[in-house]
Amino acid sequence: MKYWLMKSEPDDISIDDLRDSANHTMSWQGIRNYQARNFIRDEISTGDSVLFYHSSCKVPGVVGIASVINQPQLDVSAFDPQSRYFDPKSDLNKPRWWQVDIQFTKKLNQIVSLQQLKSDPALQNMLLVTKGARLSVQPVTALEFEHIVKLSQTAE
DNA sequence: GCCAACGTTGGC
DNA sequence: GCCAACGTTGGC
Repeated sequence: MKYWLMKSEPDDISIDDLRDSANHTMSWQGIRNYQARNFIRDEISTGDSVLFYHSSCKVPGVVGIASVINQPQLDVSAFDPQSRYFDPKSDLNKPRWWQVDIQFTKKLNQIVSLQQLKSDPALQNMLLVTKGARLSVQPVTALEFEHIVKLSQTAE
């Protein structure tokens, strides 16, 4: 099993939106970055665990946990002219964008803020805290994953 | 293949 | 809203 961090703008899709959606499940569509796409297409698989991260908001940070519940499949939103994720250059015969479904597992008791992540010696190798890392889907190690969960259980 | 111009991300 | 840091596009 692998571990991932996925970013989402809470104004767009928050951890509560995931929890409240049908079957607590959403198709993670709209990944339009090749590096992130490669992770989705080539490395993510059923049963992987996901740290759900809120970005572009008042307090950015990890807010919950989700799990991957299927194998990668075509991101159909790329073929839908009505979709905000429509990509006129995507080709059904040579699909460019991929998605997985993720299911809500739980919310963390408290957010583990970006500030906390940055200042924690155990997390200095996280892609998230390295300068200029804008990947919306990124791998985390099992140790980092567990450490962040532990942080969320520790009172400030 | 280079690289300037443009677009996006995302913290602050 | 600003802007630094990336990513993408497209002319050459």
